[in-house]
Order: sequence, then structure tokens, then C-alpha cells
Amino acid sequence: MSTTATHKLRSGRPRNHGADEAVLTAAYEMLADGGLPAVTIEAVSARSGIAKPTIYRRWPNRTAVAIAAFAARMLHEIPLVDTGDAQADLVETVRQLAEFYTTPAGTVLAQLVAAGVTDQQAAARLHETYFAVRRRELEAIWNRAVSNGAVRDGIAFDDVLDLLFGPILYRLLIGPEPLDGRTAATLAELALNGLTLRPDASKAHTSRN
Amino acid sequence: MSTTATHKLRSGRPRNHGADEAVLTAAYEMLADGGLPAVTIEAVSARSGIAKPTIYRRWPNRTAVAIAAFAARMLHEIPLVDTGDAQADLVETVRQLAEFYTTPAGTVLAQLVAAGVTDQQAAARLHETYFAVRRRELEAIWNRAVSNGAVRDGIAFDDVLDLLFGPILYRLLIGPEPLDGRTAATLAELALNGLTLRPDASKAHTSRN
Amino acid sequence: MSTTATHKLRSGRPRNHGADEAVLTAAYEMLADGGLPAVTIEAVSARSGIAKPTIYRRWPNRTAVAIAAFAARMLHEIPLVDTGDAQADLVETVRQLAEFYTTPAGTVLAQLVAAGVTDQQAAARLHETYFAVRRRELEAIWNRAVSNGAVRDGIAFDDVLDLLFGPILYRLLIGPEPLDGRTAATLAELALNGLTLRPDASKAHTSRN
Amino acid sequence: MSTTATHKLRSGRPRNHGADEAVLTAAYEMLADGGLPAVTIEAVSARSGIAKPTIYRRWPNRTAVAIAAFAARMLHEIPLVDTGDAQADLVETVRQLAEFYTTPAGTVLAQLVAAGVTDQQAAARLHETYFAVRRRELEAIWNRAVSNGAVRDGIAFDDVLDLLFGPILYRLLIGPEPLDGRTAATLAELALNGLTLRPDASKAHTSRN
DNA sequence: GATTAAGCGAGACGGTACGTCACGTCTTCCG
DNA sequence: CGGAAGACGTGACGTACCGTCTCGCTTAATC
Repeated sequence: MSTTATHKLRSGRPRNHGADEAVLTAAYEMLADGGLPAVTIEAVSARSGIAKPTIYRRWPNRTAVAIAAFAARMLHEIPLVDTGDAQADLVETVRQLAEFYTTPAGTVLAQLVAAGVTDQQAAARLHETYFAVRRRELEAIWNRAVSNGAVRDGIAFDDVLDLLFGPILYRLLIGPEPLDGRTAATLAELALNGLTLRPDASKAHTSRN
Repeated sequence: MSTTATHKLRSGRPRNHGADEAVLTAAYEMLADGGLPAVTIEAVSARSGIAKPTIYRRWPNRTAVAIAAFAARMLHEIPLVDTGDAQADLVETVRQLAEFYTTPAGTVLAQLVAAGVTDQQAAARLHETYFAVRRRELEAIWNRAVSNGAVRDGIAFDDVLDLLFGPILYRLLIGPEPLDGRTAATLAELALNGLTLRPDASKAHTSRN
Repeated sequence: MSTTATHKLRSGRPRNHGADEAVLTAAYEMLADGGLPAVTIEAVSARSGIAKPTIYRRWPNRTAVAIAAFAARMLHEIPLVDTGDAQADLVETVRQLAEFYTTPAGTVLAQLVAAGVTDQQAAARLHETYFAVRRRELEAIWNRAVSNGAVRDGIAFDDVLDLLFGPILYRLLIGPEPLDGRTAATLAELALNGLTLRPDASKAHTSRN
Repeated sequence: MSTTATHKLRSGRPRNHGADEAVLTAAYEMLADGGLPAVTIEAVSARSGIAKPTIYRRWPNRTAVAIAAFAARMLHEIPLVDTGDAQADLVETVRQLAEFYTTPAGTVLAQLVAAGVTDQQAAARLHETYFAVRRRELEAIWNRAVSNGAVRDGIAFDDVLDLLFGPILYRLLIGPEPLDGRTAATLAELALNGLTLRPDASKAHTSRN
């Protein structure tokens, strides 16, 4: 969060909000081109025409700029799913997310998450500006599923998130196999139905025979 | 993978294996101290007394050095579990891994995985030297469970890995809640039993009330 | 020539001229100690306390730094000769130059000239900052001699320079005999009077019997 | 001179003279291509197929290799002049030399001379293998001229050399005007006739009007 | 004819310096 | 006073050659 609401009251020349935008636009384009490593303050400054000190006045480092740039664009493009069948909605949401992760933007997100490992502050920013938002959306779907009796009750929602999205993240980061839509759907179904035998497990099948 | 088994036959002065070791030892100590960012070739060279060009002769960049250093130490410390109860073994293995991830070494691994996002070569090295090894171990446990009829058959083993370890990775990287042993066990159980209702789901409970 | 007269008008933080001076002082001391080979940017940076990139911002390479350092000091120490006897002045100037060449500073100059053979840019810089200045001085003396009728008219001044200083350079570089003041005077006289017989050539004598 | 006549008596495997030649050939080609800076032992070794230690066994450093390579080729191409008119022969010899200096080979020689400033040993080698040879040739011409009474007697021959070739070297190294045949001839004539007025100086004219 | 002392290729090694990049901070002046 | 311009110290990058040092093989001269 680079701009607070109170700065209007301060004396002197007010900040130029066009500068914010120019920086984020430049940073986003560079993210798209070369991923996180391409977003150096030096380069962003050159491309946006905004001076380095001005950028540093608003964000503490390049990661923060990248996160801000990413979040600013991404949050406008979140699709929502509500077909009535709560369980299917969950699978579909996971599948959509997995698909997103296969795009360049997905790689960028992975890079930002990666940056968060080293940089605690970056992790917090990313969570605030991106994951918290997505979480709220999915929670609604989940609660719908709970009401419908489609899923077990009493499971901590954080655990649900972990179980649904974790496998995809794992495949993406470590997997060595690449991630495709069919695999994603399989993983979602497995998360819902579990790995152990169960009487009605006939719906689940594996992604590879 | 700097040293192959065949180099003995090649002409020229043979490589000094002490140099390899000195580098890896220095790098590992620095990993422990300051994580991946601390492992600069410059510093490793200074600490190990091995000249920079020599290091570059064996590894292409600092990430590769760090991965080699990490893998060389970690693979000696893998605990194996075999209690007879295959399902319990799986849960225990996941729990142990999660515990490992909460140590500094776990953070380092996360940093290495993170580096792999940007650096394709690093990802491959890490997979070869670390994950592939762990995978083989877990596969044995899984096959035991399949034989015992403790788990569903016909699931691709890659999917099993994703489902068991993915949630932990997710929690670790995206959290935001920290990971503890109890949560890890819960996640493992959820992976085994699934999120949906099932008649005998009474064993599963959530990590938070 | 690192500093032009117009830079005052440019925007941005102005250059710190103390840095220039610190670099040149350090470089000059190192030239005196170990000649041109001792002037490494690394060492100059360490000695002057000026960062390497700053040095590279102002000079393209170590040779340029050395030339600048040399020229900055040398130009203050040029003795001028004007005894009225133009021909004697010429001889004396050549003798002084030869003497200078036998000092460590002379060796340095030879090294700089040598560097110019390989590095065209260095040659140009050295000419601009050093030789062009000396040339102007000598031209005055020469013109005085022409006016007095002491020397032939119509000789291109470049040829005069070559003829007066060339022999000294040759002795210095190719020798193999070392250069002393007496030899220098002899060479100057020979240049003035020529190698061929002439009626009034009685003034000229050789440096060795 | 890398190989002495006495090594035949030593025991063990004798040196392979083909190696010498391969090195000198490679070095000469590289001199022609990129001048002295291109002659790195590393590169010579790669090009000639002769191992680095072998090269170092025979020459102390790259400059020595370059000098040997240069001298080995150049000494076969020295033209001799003897028209009967001793003075004209001198002028012609100087002109030829100047012409040579304008070829790439001339630049190389200048680089070698330059190297001698820093490296005393190199200077000695170059003198032995190259300049001493040329000197002997010119001395014969000069003695002829002395016998004929074409030039002043009693001048030390070293001074003659300096006076005849020095101006050319000066022009070449310090210039800044490039050297051409006409200028060279002018410089030679000036050296013979001197800069001062003399009754019969009508033959001399300047290189530029 | 066996021994043995180099010579030789290959190439690893510790060094030194290179010239570059980006960092995050600072100073100056313009609006 | 905000902001652009850009200089600055810092720290690390990856590379180029240096000259030295093993290796294991080859090649004669000596025994």
C-alpha cells in the first residue's frame, strides 16, 4: 500500500498519482516480458520515466513494486463460479486456477511467492493484496458446499485451501511433470475424495493410467 | 552433479576433490547462517579458500553450488518409517517432512525451490539431486499401502505426492499461518480421507476447532 | 578530459570534483611507484577510496586514468627557455627533455606512448593532454629561431619536432645505450647541422670518440 | 633464442622442434590478426596445439614468444640497397623502413618496442634478434658513405642511427599525422642536411608546403 | 633390450584484474 | 516541497589469462 489517505493534508507539493500508474504499468509489462528478475528499479525507472528516488519513496524495493503491479492487474480478472453444484464448483475453481498458473502470469505469481520465502514483508504484501482476496471468494463457495451437505463439516477453512491448492502448487514448483487442466481436475477430485478406499469412490480416477 | 564416475580415465591433471568438499562445506555453513542469499560465490570462495574460477569450473552459478551443498548433506539425514500400518506410515512421513520444513534447513529448501521458478536448470538439478531420491523412498511406502489394500489403487503416484506434500508446501509458502506438527498430521489425514463426506470419516478432525 | 565546462548546467546531482582529484592523485602516486602496470583500477579505487564504477563513469579504462594523472601533474613543471640565442635554446630544450626522459616520469611517459600503439584512443588522449601542449611551446621557440635567421625556413614544424625529439625517443626505446645529457646535446646539434659535410660544421662533435 | 646448441647432450627425450615452429607460426598469424594483445599464451596454445607448459618451457612469457615469432619472419625480408650513391642509399633505406612501418608488421614492431619499455628482458631480446641485425646492415652503408666523403666523419654510429630512424619512430608513435613515404624521405634528407641554414641546402624541401 | 629421464598433451589450480550491473542513498536544481 | 536527474559507495557478478602444478603417455639415449 503505497499511498495513504492522509497525505493530502500535508503541506508542499502533492504527489503525482500518474507516477504511481506509470511505474505499475511499466513494471507489469516487464513482468510479462521477463518475469520478476526483469523488474529492476533501474529498468522500471528508465521505462516509466519516473525517477528512482520517487519509486523508492513509494515502495521499499523491487519486489514490492512487482507485487503491486501484479495485484493491480490480476484482481480484475478473477472469474467466479456458481453452478449450483457446490462440489463441481470447487473442482472447476481449482481447474481454473491451475489453468491460470500455466500462463506467464502464473509463472510470475510463482516467482512472487518464491520471493516471499526470503522476504517476509513481500509475503505479507502478497497475501494482503492477492491471496486474501481469492480466499474470501473461495470461502463463499465452500460455505455453500457445507450448507448443501456436499462436504464434511468442521474442517478448518485454511486446511481446505491447503488441500485444494497445495497439490497444484506442488506440481507447479516441484512436479517435474508440467501441469495441465486434466491433471488439475484429477487433483481436485482426489482432494475431495481422498486417497483411501471408500465405498462410493467410483467417481475418482487418476490423471494417468 | 559436478563429478562423474568416469573422469578418472581422462587425461590432464585430475580434479582435486578436496576442493569440491571445501566449497560444499563452506556453502552449507553459509546456507545455515544466512540462507540462499548468503551463498555468493565471492563469499564461498573466500571462506573455502578455493579460487572463484575453480568454483565456476564445476558449477555454473551460485544456485547450483547451493543445491549441491544442500543435497549432499540432506540425503544422509532421511528418516524412514515402517511400522506395518501403511496408512499411519504415510501420515508419519508427511508429518516428519513438515517438521523438517519448519527447521532452517526447510527454509533453505523452500528458497531453492523458489530459485527453481526462475532458473529452469536449478529446478532440474534440485529434482535430480533431492526430490527424485525422496520420491523413490515414498513410493516404496505407497506401494506397501496399495498391497495392503489400505489405499485406493490406480492412482498415479505423482498425484499422490502432490496430494500429500502439496498442502504442506502451500501452507509453508503462502500460509499465512505457520506450520506445526499437528496441522501437518491433519493435512495428511485429510489428503487420505478427502474433503467430502464419507461414512467412515470419523477419524478425521480439523486442526483448529 | 573528464570534465567539460558545460556540465554545470545539467540537471541532477553534480559530480564530486574531489573524487576526480583523489583518483588522479592516487593514480599518480602509483605511476611513480610501479609505472603504468601498477595503475589498476582496482588498486586506484582502493587507494583513493573512490568506487570502481565511479572511476569507470569518468574514464573508459586504466590507461585513460593514467594519462590524465600524468598530464595533470606534468604540465605544471615545464621549464621554458629563452636566452636570446635561438639555436642554443633549441639545443637546451631538447637536452632538458632528454633529461626528463631519464627520470622515472620519463619512463612513465614512454609507457604511455607505448600504450598508445595498441590503444588508438589512448594515443589521442595523450596527444591532446600532453604533446599538443608541449608542441605549442616549442613552436614559439622555433618561430623565434626562424625570425632570427638561425634556421632554415620553410620546414614543416612537424618535421622539426620529429627531427629534434625523434632521435631521443629512439635512443630511449631502442637504445640500447642509455641516454645521458651529453648524448642528448649531441643529437640536438646533429639534428641542427645534419649528417653531411658542410663548411661550417666544425661546431658539431660526436657524443663518443 | 630458445634453443641452444648444447641441449643435444642432455639425457631424456629430446625436444620436438616441430613444436617450436608450430608455436611461432601460430603466434605470427595472431600477431598479424590482432597485434601483440592477441598473442596470449592461452590462445597460442589452442591454435598451435602445443600445450601451455611446453611453451613456457621455451619462452618465459608471451612477449618473448611474440618477439621470436616476429624476428623469425622479418629477418628474411630485409631489402638491401647499394646504388653507389651512398647518400641516396641512406635516404632510400630510411624510406623503405618507414614504408615498412606503415604496414601491419610495422605496427607490430612498434608494439614490441613498446613492450620493451616495461619489460627489460623483452627489450634485450628484441635488440638481439632484430635491431642488432639491421644495425649491422646499415653500418656497412654508412661506412661506405664515410669512405666516399659523402658524410661527416667522426660521428658515433649510434648517433647516426638515432638521427636517421628516430624521427620516423617519433612520427609513428606520437604523430599524430600518419607517416607516408614522402614524409619519410623528407625526414631522411633533413637528418642529412640539418635544420640550420647552409650554403648548399637547396636540395632539402619540406614534406608539407 | 630394459631402464630411465626428459618431453609432451591435457587440463586443474590459486590468483589478479577486468568491466558491468543493480542496489539503495545522496545531492542538486526546477516547478 | 515534490520530483527528475543522476552521481555515489557498495557488493557481487561472470570472464580472461596468468604462470604453475600434476597426471599418464611417449620417446630416445644410456646402461
